[in-house]
Amino acid sequence: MNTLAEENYLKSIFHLSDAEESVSTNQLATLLNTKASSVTDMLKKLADKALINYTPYQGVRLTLSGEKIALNIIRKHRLWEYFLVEKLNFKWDQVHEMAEEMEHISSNELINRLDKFMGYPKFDPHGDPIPDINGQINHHNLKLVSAIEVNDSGTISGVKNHSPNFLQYLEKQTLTIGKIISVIEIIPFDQSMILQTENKEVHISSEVANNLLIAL
Amino acid sequence: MNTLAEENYLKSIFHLSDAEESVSTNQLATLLNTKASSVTDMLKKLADKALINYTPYQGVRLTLSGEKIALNIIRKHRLWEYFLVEKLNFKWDQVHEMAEEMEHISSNELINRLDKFMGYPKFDPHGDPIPDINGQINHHNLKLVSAIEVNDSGTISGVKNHSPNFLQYLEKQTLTIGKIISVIEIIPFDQSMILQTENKEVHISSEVANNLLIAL
DNA sequence: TAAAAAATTTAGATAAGTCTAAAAAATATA
DNA sequence: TATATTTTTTAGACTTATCTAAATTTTTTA
Repeated sequence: MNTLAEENYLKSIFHLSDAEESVSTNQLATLLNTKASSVTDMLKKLADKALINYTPYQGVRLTLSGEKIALNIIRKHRLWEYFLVEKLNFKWDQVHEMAEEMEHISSNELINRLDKFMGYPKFDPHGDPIPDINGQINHHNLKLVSAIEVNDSGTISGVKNHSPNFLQYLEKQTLTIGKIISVIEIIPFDQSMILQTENKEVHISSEVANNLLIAL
Repeated sequence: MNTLAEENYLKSIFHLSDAEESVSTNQLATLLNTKASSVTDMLKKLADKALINYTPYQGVRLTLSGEKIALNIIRKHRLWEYFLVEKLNFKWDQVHEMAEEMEHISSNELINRLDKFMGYPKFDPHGDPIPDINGQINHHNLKLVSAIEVNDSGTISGVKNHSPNFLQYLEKQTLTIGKIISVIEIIPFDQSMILQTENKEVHISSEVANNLLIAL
């Protein structure tokens, strides 16, 4: 088994990974709130365990087994978030920190039974897909609200920013997962947008539009 | 907040404490599967934090604040065990190790909501009382089966030994929590007992009788 | 393309929690 | 009650994960 610190590094590398680029030491240091030198130390350790491919000065990528572990941690995180919101009635802005602890509970049998208990949910309370028991992720095709046009409409299906502040703001504007919105007007000056949602109009800044995901 | 190691020491001190005697270094070392010297180090640390009263060579007792923390950890442990058995359908011999991890999830709001979600259970799957939000424990008055007489009867309400082996044995003999039994015969030679349970007779050794608790 | 800036790694240190071996204190025993 | 035994503590070391400061490599820029 891996230590808590190792698990957190693997998860962070996964989140920072994209198709082309490898993940840099500094990116990890920033995300993990630690120093670059600490990251270097841990990268050597993870490379020794064959969980990452690491070339000094060239950044890292997860190996297949590293990715499998990362996906399992993310699966646990998102299932626990779903549990906290759907069963214990927490709000979507309250669950992240708790799930950060719960994702490290080791038993897979436990998480699979929890999954079954909740009816195999596909998305967590923020709209993020929950990897299944094999690490498969149900990617749905979402667009940033900032990238759609006047008169387009769709269903709010995710957020890019997970900060409690942002989530609380969305809640107040009733811009929550599942709500149907359409774009009434885009203000050219600042790219802010006026949206129709339920029976009212909401005016959102371009920063908000840039962090809100919609399914057309 | 306290570290995981500190929490485990507090919990162990609580479990080893009784009214008169203070808890010795060696008792703790045995229970925690560690060395006496490690225990001494930790006792100094806990004493510095005013969680225990510690006099070198004289053993330890929990202070009020140490006891409060220990009771909260035990509350979490037993509520999670209840959850695992009642909601996720684990058997009573499977849940201890998982709960050992889950008891360290820090949020009290979480555990209080879990308590409510499950309807404020009073006892865990092994019959142990669950401390309430204020650390109050509902002690019920149980007797060891080894301490009762022929023709006495009562309800199985707890176990002194929590090992999976013992729990699985009890399960196989249908000697589980809530079952009504009565003593048919006590064999003088080895103090083994013949019990009536449901519609069959079960012959148990004195070791078993010594670890099974009954409410008369 | 050489110098400057930025990113990364190395070296050496620290804190938490553990260990072994030796010393000291408490308890048991003859 | 002196000695042997057991228990506990102390001293010094190790591991994990972190840090600061210095050195090295890569990237940018003039």
